[in-house]
Amino acid sequence: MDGMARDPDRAAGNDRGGQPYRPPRAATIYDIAREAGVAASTVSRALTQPQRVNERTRVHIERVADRLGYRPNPIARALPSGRTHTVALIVSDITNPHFFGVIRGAERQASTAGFTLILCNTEESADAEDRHVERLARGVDGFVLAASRLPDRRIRDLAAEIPVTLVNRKVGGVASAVIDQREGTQQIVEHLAALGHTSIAFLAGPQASWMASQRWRALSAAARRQEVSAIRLGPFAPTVAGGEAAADAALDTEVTAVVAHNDLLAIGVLRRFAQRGANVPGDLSVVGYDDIFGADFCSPSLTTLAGPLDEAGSTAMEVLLDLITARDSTTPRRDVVLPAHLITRESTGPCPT
Amino acid sequence: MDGMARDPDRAAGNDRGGQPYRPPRAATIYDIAREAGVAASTVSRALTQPQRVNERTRVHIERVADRLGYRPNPIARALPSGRTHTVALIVSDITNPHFFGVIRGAERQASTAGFTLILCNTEESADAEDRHVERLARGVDGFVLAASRLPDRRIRDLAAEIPVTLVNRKVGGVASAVIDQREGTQQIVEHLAALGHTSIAFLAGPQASWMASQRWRALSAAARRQEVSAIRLGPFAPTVAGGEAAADAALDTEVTAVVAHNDLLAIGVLRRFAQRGANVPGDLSVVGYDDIFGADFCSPSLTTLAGPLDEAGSTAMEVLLDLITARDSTTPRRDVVLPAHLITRESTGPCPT
DNA sequence: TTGAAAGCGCTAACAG
DNA sequence: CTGTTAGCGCTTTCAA
Repeated sequence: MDGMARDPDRAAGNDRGGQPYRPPRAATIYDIAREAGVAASTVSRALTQPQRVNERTRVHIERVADRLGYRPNPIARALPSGRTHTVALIVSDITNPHFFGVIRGAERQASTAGFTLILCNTEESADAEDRHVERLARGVDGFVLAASRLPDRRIRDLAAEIPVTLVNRKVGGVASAVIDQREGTQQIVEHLAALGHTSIAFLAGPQASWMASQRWRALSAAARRQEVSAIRLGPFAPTVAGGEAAADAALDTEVTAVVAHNDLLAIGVLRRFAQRGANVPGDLSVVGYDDIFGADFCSPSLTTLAGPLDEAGSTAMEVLLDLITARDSTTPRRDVVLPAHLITRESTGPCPT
Repeated sequence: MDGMARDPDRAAGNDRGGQPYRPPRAATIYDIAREAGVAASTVSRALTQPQRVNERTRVHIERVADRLGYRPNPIARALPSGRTHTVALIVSDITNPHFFGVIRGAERQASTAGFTLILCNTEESADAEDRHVERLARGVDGFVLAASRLPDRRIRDLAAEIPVTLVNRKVGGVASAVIDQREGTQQIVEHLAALGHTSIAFLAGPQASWMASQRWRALSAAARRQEVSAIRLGPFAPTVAGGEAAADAALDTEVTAVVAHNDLLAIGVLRRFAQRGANVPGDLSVVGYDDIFGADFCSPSLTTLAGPLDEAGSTAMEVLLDLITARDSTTPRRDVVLPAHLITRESTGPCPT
């Protein structure tokens, strides 16, 4: 009847070290069983598979559970079943408004399904990402990796042992929800070309960012089609602060329009241009990606490629939960592609003559 | 040798339902023990209290563990110890940039201490908050409640059974990190008074928000001292969208300055004023709270009371971890108050004559 | 429909 | 320094 946890209060984590109020150790199904005069297994059943238990005993047990203030212990529940009802969302930078939509969408979906969300920040470091994944691997039912910086191989290996879905990243064989960049970037270039621009610069994001390379690829392809010249500058930190260097680099060239890796960078560029007396859109046009919070009220307001970030987050989570739930059946892998659309605001205008 | 989990692969959650690659079931300390020719308890010790084991066996065990790709199961680890090394951060609205700093600060602190962070969104609902707390109570080592909407009593009860710290909320007997509103709000009023304003309106936030009432209280007290009149309008939703109603309400009065519950609301007000042709700061001055992302680049840029949100988050987490770690010893409760400071920008100007 | 019993993976007394 | 053993709280066979 004992072993290591001699003091039940201590075991239950109720030690208040001197506090007056000491609640009794949390009730377990055994307490309920004793109190209700049934076996623990019956309590367990009554609480998790009500239909497999006599109506009257069920009611009785529920009443006792209530009276005792019973709360199931998710840890104990997870051990035998191997199911934690917990999923982790890994983002490269919580600070980046880009992820807010993703986080919100994922959180809502998880919460609706009764799953708990663990949020991890990797600060743009593949190493930190790896450590987080490693540490959580056995404590969660699956991962949503948003804009992962992990190498393809690592992601594939991980996906082989635990459900994984990707947001805005594609790796062969792993389910994903990505916002289409090709079509949208094409719209950006067409918009710029229609305004008369013939020479644009892409202000690149982090080297390890899949998105960054997608965007550049799409941009240069579209530029070729539209017969405008496109150069690539960077990489730059995808932050407002990073905009300074990016703007300076752009001003050293002859381009009349810049397309920034994301809105954060674009906003930083806007600010730096203002500082250096470059008029937007008079002298230069600026385009961003994501339509983050603030893109509509910065000055000038930002032309940007808006993607359904919320939906990307919730879709990725939905697919993940499918994977988790229908693990044994052969669920077909799902690759969801969501459309982006250009929002034109004040930061783009006719090419100066 | 069996029971419920007949198929080891299934138990380990490795069932790939038709996928070619089927990794062996995850290694346990028993696998290591067998392989290394020692007892499981020795493996456990070698891995968690290296100094309590012979150097050579330790090395040997580590090598075997490595070879087997062993990863400790945090769930199994948590069950006997009652410690999950997991803490929950509950915020009322993930979408609100106000919390970004808090989230980031808390995340960093937790992560540094080797704790996992669970993030929950309550969508401004005390009910949802209650449910989250209820569900997590036995699965985490403690809670950080940011801008909690829970009634005092509930918070106190919770704190009596599990470590809790509060961000920007104070409840007798519960540790907290709050950003001082009194002194800062005084600065706002002085600033406005110095500009000649004599009649200001406070655009209130949610009824249940402790912050909202603190700010109003501080504001009306400061106004009295400065001999300016202050009225309270609202409550309004603390969002950009909420700014519309707030702005309209303000325009129905004779005030020449408005102080909004937070920057989100202030930005919404700015936008609405622009729509309705009210010039800021020519006709009206606008002040916000928090200095959120965007407050410096909206147009006009926003005068606002900046608080160290990051620090509030990290401090609350730090205190929580102290509470968790030093549970048994009588750690004195800590109430940390952090200073705010006014950042004056373009949205405030002289009172129109 | 219910009870008895085993076991999830790990930790920590306790004895040697 | 190491092995034996019990037990964390719950779920799930299996038998009654």
